[in-house]
Amino acid sequence: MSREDITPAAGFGFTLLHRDQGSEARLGRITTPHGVIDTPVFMPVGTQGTVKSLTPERVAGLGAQIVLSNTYHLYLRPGHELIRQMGGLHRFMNWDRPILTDSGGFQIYSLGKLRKITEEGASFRSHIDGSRHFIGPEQCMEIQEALGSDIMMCLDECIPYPADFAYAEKSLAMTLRWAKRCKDAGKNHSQALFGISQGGEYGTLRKRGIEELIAIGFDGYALGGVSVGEPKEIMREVTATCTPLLPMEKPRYLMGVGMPEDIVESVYHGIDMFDCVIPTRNARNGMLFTSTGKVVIRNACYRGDSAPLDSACDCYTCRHYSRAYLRHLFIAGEILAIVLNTIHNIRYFMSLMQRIREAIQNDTYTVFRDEFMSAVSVEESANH
RNA sequence: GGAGGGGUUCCCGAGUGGUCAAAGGGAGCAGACUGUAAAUCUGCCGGCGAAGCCUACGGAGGUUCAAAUCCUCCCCCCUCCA
Repeated sequence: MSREDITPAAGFGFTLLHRDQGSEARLGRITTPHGVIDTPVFMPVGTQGTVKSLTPERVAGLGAQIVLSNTYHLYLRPGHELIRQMGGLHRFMNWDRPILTDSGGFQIYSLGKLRKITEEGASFRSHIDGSRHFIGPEQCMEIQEALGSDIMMCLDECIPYPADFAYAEKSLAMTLRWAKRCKDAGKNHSQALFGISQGGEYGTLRKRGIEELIAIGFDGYALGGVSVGEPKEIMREVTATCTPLLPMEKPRYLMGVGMPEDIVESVYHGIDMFDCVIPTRNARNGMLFTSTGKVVIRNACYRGDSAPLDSACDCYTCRHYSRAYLRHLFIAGEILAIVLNTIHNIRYFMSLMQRIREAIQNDTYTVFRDEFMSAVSVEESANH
């Protein structure tokens, strides 16, 4: 029996609740076996079955509705079979809300010299111990089914930027064959499966690819191959070109994005889902997002700053600690610095998404976006 | 009192005639980070806008074309002996 017969996945659904009157922005609700997700949504990244430095209770408390985890990493360690034996990833990591698992396509890309791609799939060496492995579309599905995520992603080849047309075209064709194989290999029909658009910066390839993905039929559609070092204009162009081609009634996911301004801009074009390591990684590296721009907490100007990190923020960190203390913790290399910084950055992103949803609901998204973007440009010019 | 070891740029510390404004750490300062090989990585780090010049290797002299490096005296620190 082909998977097509029972798409959409049982227990999975997307409801379009409202469309902003002045833009393509949309308010929606995704239903999964582990609960609902209000969109537009930002998914904190928990690569190895944990949003680094935070307990699941904390992540949920910050407003995260879903987290992303990773096929490649969990396959290598501790192994998907172990996680299956332990009752699946939700139980293993004690997270009862939805989980999206990335396919490992991005790791195939970012591992660089450690891997080799063929029509069959990706042969690679573990970044942990150098051992040899192979993941093709079928293995990718098997792993994600063992993990038991709510949303699985197709294995794809994420090409670098820049990439010439011929390569992008050839790679796209393979990614589409892989997408079909993923769909055919799927056995657990309570897990949703998303297709991933590739094709680099080439509009004709993107269009062709998306049409084929739709023909195969997925529960949602992702734009991949962005946030790989391309100029922002390219990313925005790809987003603007692709979103109108995607089915109105299915969730749209812009993978790996990103900076707050990129999110705001992409929602404008009709994107529903985002994920990015930026809030968590930058928190660990001392870069914090605030309502008045970025704060590099180690900078000397915060040495004696008794103000909260962001007076407009309601997070635990901002309610209890001064910038001076956060700077002290960070410079002293204290673990608490990472925890407090991560709490704040995640909360910043969650609040941003909340404001985005409210603006769409109120049909004021264009105003919201214009104000947000002009604040960003003011801040950027102040920094240069 | 005697014997030995040592004093290097903010700190630790390498350097024992030119390639030395002086290795390497640390501290300090700044930047980057976009489906996480990341609590990581990069740059700067004596002064003067650069070529170059000036100030620097405990202090003062000296040898030499050239001294952080060799010689003399002095000051200070550490270890051992009396």
